[in-house]
Amino acid sequence: MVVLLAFSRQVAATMPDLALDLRYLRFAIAAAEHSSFRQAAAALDVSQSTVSRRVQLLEHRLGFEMFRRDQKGVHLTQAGENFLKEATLGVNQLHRAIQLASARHRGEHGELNIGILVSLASGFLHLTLKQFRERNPGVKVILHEGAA
Amino acid sequence: MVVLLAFSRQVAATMPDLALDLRYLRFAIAAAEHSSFRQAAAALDVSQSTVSRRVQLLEHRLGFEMFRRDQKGVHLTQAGENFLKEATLGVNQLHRAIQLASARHRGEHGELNIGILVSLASGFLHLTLKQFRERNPGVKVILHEGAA
DNA sequence: TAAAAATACTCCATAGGTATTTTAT
DNA sequence: ATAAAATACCTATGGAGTATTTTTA
Repeated sequence: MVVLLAFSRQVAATMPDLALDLRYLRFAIAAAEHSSFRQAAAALDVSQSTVSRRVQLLEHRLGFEMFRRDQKGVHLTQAGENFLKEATLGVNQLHRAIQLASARHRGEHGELNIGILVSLASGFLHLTLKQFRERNPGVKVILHEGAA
Repeated sequence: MVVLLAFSRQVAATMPDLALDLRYLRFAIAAAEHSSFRQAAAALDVSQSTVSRRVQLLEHRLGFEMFRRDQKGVHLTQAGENFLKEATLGVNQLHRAIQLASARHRGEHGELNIGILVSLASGFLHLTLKQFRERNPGVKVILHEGAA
């Protein structure tokens, strides 16, 4: 068994084109936030049909209904909420990886974010991890600190 | 600031088609593991040119070189290694979200995995999180336990 | 009947394979 | 000369937009 501990920040604006490939998840997340395909589409600056079809495709591939539709808009099913919560972690982690890599390459800050993460890891959490490892020798712990 | 703690397991075989959209990252990961585009391509059952072009595209979008090429194959640059380590976390998290959602829907196990996660969360880590929240009131902690 | 989602149709961009070329030793 | 990556070319699949239809309260 592997336990991953990942520290993440809410990431902001400019994202490389690479991120576009995660659109279907972004669409679903936006739809959940807006409780509406139309409003999500407007917010994302795509057409309503695009959001509708992408979410349908996602549902089809996952094998269950993520949203309930009615004339007022949409809302998440329980299964949809469960899934989106987890998927969002992955999406955010990926975006952060991209953002950090770009920032590092440009030689820009990055130190600011990383500094915060490192201070967390080397403070309280560092101790708990040490203890955790000692008390759980059968568990491999991978701490991802966001700094080299 | 938001701190996310995610528990994850190494996921196995059957992945829905959805996962294909993360191919470029899988290609890069495989290339790093095999130190070769050719071998990675063989392992992934795609052509060599596909891996080569996808990695090039990824590098172009990220704005830096992930791999050094030579006549023996490829190897990660430091920047590439930094990025892939983080990106892999995100990819695994996403795959796990998909796998869990599918498993739950099919009513299959899922309880086994989840049971392990919950026992971790309600045991030692539960205490550390409680303490962490108390000592870091300005930090919002989202614990994702993998169970409803 | 009104507001929202779903669908039909079309166009274009991108992905992938095969075959070939380039590169470095 | 050899082993690997890069490229050129072609085809096919999938994505997005506009316009229209369906649904249900």
